[in-house]
Amino acid sequence: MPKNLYSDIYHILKGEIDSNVYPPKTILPGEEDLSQRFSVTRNTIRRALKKLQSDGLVYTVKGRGVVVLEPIVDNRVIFSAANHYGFQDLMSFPQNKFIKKLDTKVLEFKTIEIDDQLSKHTSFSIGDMAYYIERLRLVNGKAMAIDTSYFRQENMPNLTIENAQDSIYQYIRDEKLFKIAAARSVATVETVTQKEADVLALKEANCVGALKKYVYTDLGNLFECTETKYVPDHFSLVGFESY
Amino acid sequence: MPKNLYSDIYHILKGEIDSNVYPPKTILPGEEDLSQRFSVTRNTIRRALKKLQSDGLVYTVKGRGVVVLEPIVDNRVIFSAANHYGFQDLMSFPQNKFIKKLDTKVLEFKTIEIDDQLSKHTSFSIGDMAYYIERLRLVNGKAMAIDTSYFRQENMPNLTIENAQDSIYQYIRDEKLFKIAAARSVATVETVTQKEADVLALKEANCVGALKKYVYTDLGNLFECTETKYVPDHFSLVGFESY
DNA sequence: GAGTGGTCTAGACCACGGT
DNA sequence: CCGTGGTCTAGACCACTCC
Repeated sequence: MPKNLYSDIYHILKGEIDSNVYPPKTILPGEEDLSQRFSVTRNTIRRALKKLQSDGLVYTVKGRGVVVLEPIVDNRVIFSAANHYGFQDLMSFPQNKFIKKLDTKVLEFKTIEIDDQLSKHTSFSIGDMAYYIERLRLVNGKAMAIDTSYFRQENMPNLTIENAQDSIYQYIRDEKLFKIAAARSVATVETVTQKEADVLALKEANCVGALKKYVYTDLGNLFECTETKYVPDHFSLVGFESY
Repeated sequence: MPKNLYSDIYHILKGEIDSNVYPPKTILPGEEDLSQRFSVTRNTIRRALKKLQSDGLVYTVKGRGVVVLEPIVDNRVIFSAANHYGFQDLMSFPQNKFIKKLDTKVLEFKTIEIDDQLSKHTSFSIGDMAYYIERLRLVNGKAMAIDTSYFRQENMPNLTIENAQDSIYQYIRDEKLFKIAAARSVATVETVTQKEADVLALKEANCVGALKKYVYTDLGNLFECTETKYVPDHFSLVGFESY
């Protein structure tokens, strides 16, 4: 499905880096050269390079060129701050091939009214009606995370427990309710409650990784606030920054 | 220090969003309008908007416009995956105003040779010589993190314990050894060793947030591998993604 | 159909690194 | 000095949303 020049070029260059046409520490051909090779403007080449850079595959040094980085290896479940629509989508990451089975167990499903305290937690407005959903996430049959979610009811009036059991994001897409436009997240390490320790079968460990995610519709409405608590030692969150 | 048109415009628009000229959920003026207002091309406006978007202040919906997002509040020490040169720079974040004092205590400082096992951990080559440094980080007088670092000796032949005590990044800048070009990081939650629990005075908690950071020079060399372990409940890592 | 952002071209000048 | 990437302009066409 080639559609954009710059993303085609991005994929070609990425393939060439992966297959060692341009090994780590070498410098890519200059932007002018690449322009000629692909018969596009320097601007289009620059967009492709920008994308490679935001992937953490290369970075540029003014006056010298674009340098290829050595790859990093990590053997845990990879997720990044906000780049998946839902838990189900973890499996689609190529690094996460070892995930064979993802299950969800709905622990709680009810509608509630947002009060003062919940408003602080969720950033919803006081008086809003919301679904409150607790879900246990199982990877290859083992409890790996608990989600505590609030979904604003206004945006999805007829959500059922069956939808929560399957995939809420799938439901939103199927029903064409709205589009998801952006997500913000805050990751922390927190000490756990007894209930969480029991459900996640933590044994000695008494902390979890907490990822609080705020998701926005394409109208600028916050419609979801979910806090996911992950068991220790099995998840990693990757990042890249160039200066 | 206005230098780039697009970043000037970025700062102006950011200020206007902060001061509620454009409140949350409203739509910014179109790119064409902004072009005229600032007397620049649409391209330049687009770069400024892109920067606002990567800050998580705003996101765009094709065919509709640029939507202003509601702000998120969080009351912990904020750091983001790789966007600070060193621990010392945490203080310069506006959100971290409550940090009054940052201290470093060097626990260990020696040179070692990278063997097979260390090569796996650091991604350095076997046989490389490296500095091994352990540092305890104190925020407002309280132990908050331990750094375990490896620096490739080749890149900085004359590092002293005094440099480690102050700021290694400052030393690199002062001596003009090389430029730092990029960093990659992996964040996880890990169970701690007894030693770590003692040094960080963890009390009941037995886990930490671990951030493993790989830093590259402008020649494409990996020169630093640092693993920082943070005490629970006091740090948060923020992210933003738009779809 | 009018207006929005998304992509792309063909030029230009500048700041920086290496020679 | 020359070559690199960084910024910017002035135009063009397309896909999408909204009315």
